[in-house]
Amino acid sequence: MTPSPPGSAGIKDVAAEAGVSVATVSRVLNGHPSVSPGSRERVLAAVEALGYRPNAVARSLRTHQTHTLGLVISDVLNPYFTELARSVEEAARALGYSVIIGNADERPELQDHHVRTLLDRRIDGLLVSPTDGGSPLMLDAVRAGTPMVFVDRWIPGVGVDVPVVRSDGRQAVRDLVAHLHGLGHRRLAIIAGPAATTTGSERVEAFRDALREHGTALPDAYIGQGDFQADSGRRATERFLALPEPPDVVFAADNLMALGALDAIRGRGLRVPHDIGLAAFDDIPWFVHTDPAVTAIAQPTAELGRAAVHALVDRIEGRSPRSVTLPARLVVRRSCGEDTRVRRSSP
Amino acid sequence: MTPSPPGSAGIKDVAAEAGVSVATVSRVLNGHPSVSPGSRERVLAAVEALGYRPNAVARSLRTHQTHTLGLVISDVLNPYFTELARSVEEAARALGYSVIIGNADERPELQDHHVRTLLDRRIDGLLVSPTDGGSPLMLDAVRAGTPMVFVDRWIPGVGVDVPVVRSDGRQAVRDLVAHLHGLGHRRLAIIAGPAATTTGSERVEAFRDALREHGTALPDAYIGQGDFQADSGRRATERFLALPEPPDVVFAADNLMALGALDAIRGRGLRVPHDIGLAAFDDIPWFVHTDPAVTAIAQPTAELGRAAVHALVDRIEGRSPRSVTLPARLVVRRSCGEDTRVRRSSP
DNA sequence: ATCCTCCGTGTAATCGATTCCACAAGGAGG
DNA sequence: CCTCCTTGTGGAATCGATTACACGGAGGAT
Repeated sequence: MTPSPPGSAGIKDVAAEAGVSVATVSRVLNGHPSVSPGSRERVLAAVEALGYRPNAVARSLRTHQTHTLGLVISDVLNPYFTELARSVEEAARALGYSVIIGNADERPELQDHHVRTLLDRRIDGLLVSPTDGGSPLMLDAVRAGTPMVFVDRWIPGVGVDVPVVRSDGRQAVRDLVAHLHGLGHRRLAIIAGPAATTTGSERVEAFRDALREHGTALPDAYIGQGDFQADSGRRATERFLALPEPPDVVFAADNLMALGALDAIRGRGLRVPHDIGLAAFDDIPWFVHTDPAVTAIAQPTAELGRAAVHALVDRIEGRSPRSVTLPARLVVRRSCGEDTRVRRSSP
Repeated sequence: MTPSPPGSAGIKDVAAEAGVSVATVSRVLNGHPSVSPGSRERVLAAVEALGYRPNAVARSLRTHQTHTLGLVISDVLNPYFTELARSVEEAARALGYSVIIGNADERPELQDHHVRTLLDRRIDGLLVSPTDGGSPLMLDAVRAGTPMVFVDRWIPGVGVDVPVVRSDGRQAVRDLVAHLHGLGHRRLAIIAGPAATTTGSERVEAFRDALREHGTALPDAYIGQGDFQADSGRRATERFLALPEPPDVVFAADNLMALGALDAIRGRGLRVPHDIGLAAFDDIPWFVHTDPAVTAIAQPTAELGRAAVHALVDRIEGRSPRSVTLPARLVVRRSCGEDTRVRRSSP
């Protein structure tokens, strides 16, 4: 016998079926102690018989909790964020939360749209990887006490109320520059992300600092302005290649811009790494199979997602989580030139 | 002057501030005709002053509408589904709906978990790309009248209540086989998806039929059983390569298994297409840059997402949408061997 | 001048749960 | 035997909106 129309029965129907009051049904469903074994059993039987499922909307209205987290990311099409989203959802599910993902497409107004929508839905907390320096809307939300955690990127000056979960690439960038120097490359260029994002500016800074340690400067002509999208990587690279003295190596601040750079290099009929080297921030499975395999800086993406969820849930449940910073690491492949001592370093 | 604590004011506060009743506030907010210009103005001013935002939870409880669509996909990490999700969200947003994505990871029990959660939240409709032949839960939901649309994959025998939005790859597969034959390849193998999924079995059928048209058979040894994940593609390919008579070309039924196949081929120290050819179902930007560029069958992914949303919203709003089938097309690159007449066919 | 429409508005019921409070029954202790 | 406490239960308020219904007043028709 199929339980009659599932989703249609309400708590009142269950109460009637079980011969108890709605209060008792609610107590059974929420595991309250003071319910007699007899009632509990009859309620459970009624629930089963009617195929009853509590209405989460009504429950949320009453309890002021949705058991839902909002995740606003800058670009779902970027495999890095996809992986982040996946680990966030996984960690959240383990803690009994659902996740609603908002894709900002690197557009501040779309980001605001999602934040507003999520706030309207009274999500319990918000995980954000901001596309910009901080919209008034988001700052208001923080001030109003919305539990929030920044992940990957953050907004400076928001204060301790918003922990930041991110990875630090300084050392990995330093390793990269040392690797490039070791291969004899001196003219190193970077395709930066938007200056309004922390990852956009930090990576350039780290790169510049690492170069300085090697006594090299980073000329303006070797800084391409990108927006974390493939197209911008393509354009920046074309500009580099048109220079009287093109760089030996191009370092893209994210994987999509590296894809664009590859496009541009290929379009020119040049070969990597013979004619020009390429490296990228953010490692993805495909980098192993590009022509040639791309040297990249890998973030502990899944761990970041997990840490972010734990921090956020801590905040929601009244604790005061601290920021988390995990190290990124260099993965050397062949796109910057063959290391003469070893064949390849990655499996 | 910042509007005081946003998110904290309720409709009653607005009513008090504007000197009207909550009914009038609600009418203004919902654009009802019978409100005097004076009241409307004062309500709007009060809303602005208090930074009032209606509580979507309460609204949903009353109206029985959440203006939310559920999207349950088989694997977010698969770029095909990511793009699908993106276009779904975009189309839904344009129609005033939000989307909650559930990632099933190709696991039926996880798929059920998400369907259940989404149903509990009383989403207005469900977009599903089933990982299996159909769970009782989903069938019950359909029977109970939940508006549902299948996208990409579907469950046979559910009936006209559930339109299917998908792409038909038969002709593209035929084109692929013709292309391979033209290049002199005769021993063609396929890495199939799970038989429980329609895309898993259809693609094998289409391949087999196309081979038959060329007078070739598809021996069992040349059918690898995969699960749409990279690892399974790797294993299936290793098995092919260990055969006394390995295939000339391996056709992977999705892009992740193609990635795995690439791994396996590379692990053996073989070269594509010289030693063995590779083709894939589903095209992704990275295929242009792999070594070599991968010949693939491209689906009109974004259009599929859009069509699916429109079909679902049609159902939600009481109309009776029909199923949609869009053609996929072959994109020839270099992974199956150089075409002697033209250099490359894709930009 | 009287009656009948509209029009704008407010009061109160409602959506489906949770939970405070009151209360009845039963056992323990005096 | 009477009180007090514990335990299980139900009635009713509540969350924050939407909306059916009633009602008072202005204006038009007769």
